[in-house]
Amino acid sequence: MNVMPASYDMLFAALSDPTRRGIFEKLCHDGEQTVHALTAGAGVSQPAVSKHLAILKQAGLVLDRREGRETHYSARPDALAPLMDWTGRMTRFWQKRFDKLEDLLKRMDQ
Amino acid sequence: MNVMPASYDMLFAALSDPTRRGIFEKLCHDGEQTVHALTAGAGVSQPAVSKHLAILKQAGLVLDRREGRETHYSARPDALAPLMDWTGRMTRFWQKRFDKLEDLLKRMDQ
DNA sequence: TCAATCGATAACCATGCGGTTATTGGTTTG
DNA sequence: CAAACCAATAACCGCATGGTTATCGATTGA
Repeated sequence: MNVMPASYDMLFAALSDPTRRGIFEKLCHDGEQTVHALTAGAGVSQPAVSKHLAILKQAGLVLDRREGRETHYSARPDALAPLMDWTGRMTRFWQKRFDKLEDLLKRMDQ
Repeated sequence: MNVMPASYDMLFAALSDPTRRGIFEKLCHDGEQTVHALTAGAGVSQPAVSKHLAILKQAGLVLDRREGRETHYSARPDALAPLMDWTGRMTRFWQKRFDKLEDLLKRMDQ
């Protein structure tokens, strides 16, 4: 399957679960890993990890690569770009309104 | 109540719902508003909006100010800072590993 | 070939979540 | 004071979610 663009909903939701975020962090930090390796550090069962990985994949946050009987997963941190964009946009909106207010106060002061 | 620091879980979870994100976006864009005004654009009932606002407040994303019989809510976009930090950290981790790989390949090339 | 391993899926369960309507506590206003 | 209004809470409902164990298909190794 192709790399998915993923919606804000899916991105935020995928990262809102601590177990899932832990898996993604591990992948970012230590690079590609098998489901087995990820299960070791996850604190939940292997099927649970598989389900989490499926969700991360749907959100575009990880890639999978089949190799024999094992599946290797890797992080795709550029999938976080929309999240940074959105965050920046919100902050800018707010900043803009703040600037306007400052202007107004300055004009009133004169 | 004091301004809450809020965990990653709460931040991501609060923003994973489209209705809630819509409310927060409106507050960032248009500034302080009453529950009534927010309800108008939200597409859900007033109690639903109140519940969403409570969740945003718990995540530290909004502030409320009581004035007579109406409550005014406003965005607190600096609450997004941890989110940006986390995102940046993940990207840096990944970049670091990538750089190491590049180094290795360069050394092997000589 | 047979046993073991890997990872995904199925089936199930408890809990949480987003929505609703009804109600309540305060606050204005007529 | 009574009526209207605002926002929060209560009580409920359906469904999604995160977890489990059991199983299955595929692959590897003895």
